[in-house]
Amino acid sequence: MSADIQAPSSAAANETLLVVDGHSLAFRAFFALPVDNFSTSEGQATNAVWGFASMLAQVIDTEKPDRLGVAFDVKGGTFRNTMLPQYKGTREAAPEELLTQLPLIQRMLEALGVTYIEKPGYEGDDIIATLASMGDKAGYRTLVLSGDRDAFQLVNDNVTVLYPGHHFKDLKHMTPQAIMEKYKVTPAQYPDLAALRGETTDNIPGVPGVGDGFAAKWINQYGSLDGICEHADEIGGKKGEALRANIEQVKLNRKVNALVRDVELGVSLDDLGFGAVDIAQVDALFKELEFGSRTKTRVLKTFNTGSSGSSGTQAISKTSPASSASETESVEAEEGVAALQPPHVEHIATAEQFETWVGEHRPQINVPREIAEFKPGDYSEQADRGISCGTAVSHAWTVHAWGDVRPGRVKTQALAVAVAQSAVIIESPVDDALKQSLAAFFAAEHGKTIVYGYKELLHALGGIGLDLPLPMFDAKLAGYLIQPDFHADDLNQAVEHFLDIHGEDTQQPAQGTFDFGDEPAAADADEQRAHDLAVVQALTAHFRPMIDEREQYWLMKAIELPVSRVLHDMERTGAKVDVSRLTAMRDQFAEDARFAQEEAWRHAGAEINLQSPKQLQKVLFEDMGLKPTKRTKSGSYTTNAAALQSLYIKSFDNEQANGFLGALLRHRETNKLKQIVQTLIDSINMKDGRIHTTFEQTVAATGRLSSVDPNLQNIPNRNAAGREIRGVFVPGEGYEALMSCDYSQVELRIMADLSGDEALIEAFRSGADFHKYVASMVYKLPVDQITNDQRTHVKAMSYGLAYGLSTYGLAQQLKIAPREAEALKNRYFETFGKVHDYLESLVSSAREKGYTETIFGRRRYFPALRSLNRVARDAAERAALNAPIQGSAADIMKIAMVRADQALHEAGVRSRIILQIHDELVVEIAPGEGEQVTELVRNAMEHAVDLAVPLDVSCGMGADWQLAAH
DNA sequence: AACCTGACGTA
DNA sequence: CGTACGTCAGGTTG
Repeated sequence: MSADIQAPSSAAANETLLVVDGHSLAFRAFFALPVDNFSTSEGQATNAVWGFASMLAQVIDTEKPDRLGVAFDVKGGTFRNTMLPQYKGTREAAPEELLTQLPLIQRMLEALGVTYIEKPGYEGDDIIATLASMGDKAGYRTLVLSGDRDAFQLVNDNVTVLYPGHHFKDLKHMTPQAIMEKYKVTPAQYPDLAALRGETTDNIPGVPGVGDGFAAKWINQYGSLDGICEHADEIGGKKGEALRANIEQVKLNRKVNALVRDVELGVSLDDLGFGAVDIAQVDALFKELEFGSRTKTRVLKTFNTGSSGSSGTQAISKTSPASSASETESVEAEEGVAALQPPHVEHIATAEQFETWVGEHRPQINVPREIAEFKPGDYSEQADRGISCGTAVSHAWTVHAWGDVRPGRVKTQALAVAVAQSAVIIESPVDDALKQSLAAFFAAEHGKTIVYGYKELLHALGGIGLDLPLPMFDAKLAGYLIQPDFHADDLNQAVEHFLDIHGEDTQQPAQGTFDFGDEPAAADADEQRAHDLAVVQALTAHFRPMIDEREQYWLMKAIELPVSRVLHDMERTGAKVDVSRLTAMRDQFAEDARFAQEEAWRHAGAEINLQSPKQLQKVLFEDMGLKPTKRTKSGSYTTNAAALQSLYIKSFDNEQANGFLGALLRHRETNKLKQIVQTLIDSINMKDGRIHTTFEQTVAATGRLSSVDPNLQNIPNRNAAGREIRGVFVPGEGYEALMSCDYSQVELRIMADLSGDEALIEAFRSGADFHKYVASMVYKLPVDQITNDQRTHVKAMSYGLAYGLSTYGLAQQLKIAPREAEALKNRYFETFGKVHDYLESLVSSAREKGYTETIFGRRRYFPALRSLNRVARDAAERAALNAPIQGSAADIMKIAMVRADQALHEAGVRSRIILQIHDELVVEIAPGEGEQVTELVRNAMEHAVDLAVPLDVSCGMGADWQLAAH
């Protein structure tokens, strides 16, 4: 190795230079912290500013740099965009709420005496590269803080990239060794690897199917990207093919990801000292941002000491500055969050011990009566939807349980009750006296408990014969209301995501399963349980102000919690199936499928796997030479039913292909049905011959339920053969029929109500054939002159509205010309002008506020509405159009379920709800209750909510689900 | 073994 | 180039 000819320009031995990617850090901060907790009274978001300060302070405290520079991108394209127009298309889709914070971050840096640099035409990355090279040459130990992997090319013995992991705290020090270890290439080779792999976050495609592994393999084989290009022909297999097909893209990627290291910045490293804080400016800015004094003290502690380094100061702790929630408890709520404080736990086994503990720990402050004794049931406009549980949560009992909570196979392991810093754990089995004591306690303390997952808890408690009346707060439901498109699989994930606390190896078995095999040592188990309890408390403290601020407590207390209870009952009850009919169907479908398969094989001349799209593509488009129609998103030719159908029609002169396609289509259908039936058979509970699905209450982003294990919400219903499967769902022992009630056109009725469109409202009030009536209005013809086609077209248009259907899509569905579809749409909106305005307003208000809202205040956030990527933005617009409509329908059905369940209980009947399929309820009918129950359920559904139009419910009853259709 | 994709069932 | 889901089977990845 030759000596460096250029002598260091300044004596920088042992000094550290920290170069920060400002945008990357701001992004990170923005997405790490809930914007709702960090905004000023005027609505200016401050989460990114606060997070930026916190994170930067944290790095300064650990790394103690002597020089510091922050680089930013400048608005407007760079030379890279000219080469690659989609460059950073996804990344620049910064939400407005973040963009408005960038100037604030820069003002803060100025106030703190930190130099930041931006340069038109260049990216922050190039500035970083330049600064890093300068530091390297001058002999600094140079650190680059960036979440952009392109920075890895800068790494050498003097330059280390600090790359944030899942949690910002665990910054990875990317040294040459670390890069080598992770990617198996040198830092200098890294851009070659990145070019091959692509960068999804920057919207840069690489070679499909090639990841880090293969890219590294080739680089090591041929030395570099140039080497690979020269020998591209020698690389075999699918990946070789893919490489050759995309080689131009890769070369372009490589040009774009090369960082410029000699940007004329007009600053020298000597300008990058820091520590000259302008106190007055910091005061003014922090006051404006409504940051608390604690934040200011911590920030100043780090930055005031400046280049001299701070002696072991802590990073700013996670405290919310000026939470936008009411001031009564801003600190209290967050206190428990910074570090979990697991309660002290003791094991008890007798009623006496439990009662003693309760007596000693009964909270001093009582829960407001109207909350503790809240009873759902009033869903009228007059109901007080502004209720809140306030700070009462901190005085409530936490109830939690562990074990297998899958309906039909519940195995309860233990339960616990905690309050403040004390908890008791009770292992299963529970002694009778203690059980009674617990039952009395739960009954007496109804409405004063907090839980994580009421439905699951009911299963666990039910496993030992206990019940828990409606809790005050459910942290799992709260998390869902706060962020419905995030789904945590277990407590740990919830805590990591919402509280940004990463547990130190506090791994617990996945919820819902319970491993009898290797039970953890008792002490570990207790520690884990105490931790879980602390997590439930901390999440509750975290969510409660947010729920109150959004006025969503009523949603939780009056809708979600009662629905949890109904769902629990439905899951526990399950749906009875006729096993012999099921197996007979399976055998019949299997035979049909096998027959179709053999015929297909005969025509193909080979025993290919008909269930493999890949093999089908080869046979159809290569061997038989058929003309492919559409492509899949990954670029291969689709073999879906629509494509096969059109190929089938077009291939009448080709006997082989036609025969094959016909057989293939039949095989597809029958095999699918066989598979559905088999899945049902596999999920029958041996003990009661019933199927116990699990209804997921916190999965669907719009507020709908979903059904898993098995999914009973997608049992075929559209064609006769499939519909037969519904016939296997029958009443169980002691029941005589199944009844099904469903809403007609709920979503359209919601649109009529919310838009206030008189014409559409009139169409519903008329009580006539709705679609025909609408068609007569659209075409300005008497109802009796409307043709079937016209009705079908208008019906498709009506339904398409709520999905954001394009005229192109409409045309395709109706097999009409796009021009005709366009004309239909125009006529439709001429007739229903307010519907048009309403749909437009949905999207524009979502763009403004960042979220949509259902009738009952359920929110969904849509950051992608501000995306610069048209595809992403258009998709978000359609989703934002649909969310409040689908979501309001879901709210209405949930209310209907609670009302129906209540009505059935109050009437003292044995009939019970067993299934919900979005707009349909299935009820198992006890002998002689048919008529009465039908009216109860119909009434509950029809009057779930008062709209400007009536809610129409149609009901049917029969000896099985199919026969209950109407 | 864990993940992804294509296909397809429902509202 | 229509929203929201869950499941299976095949195929690839580590």
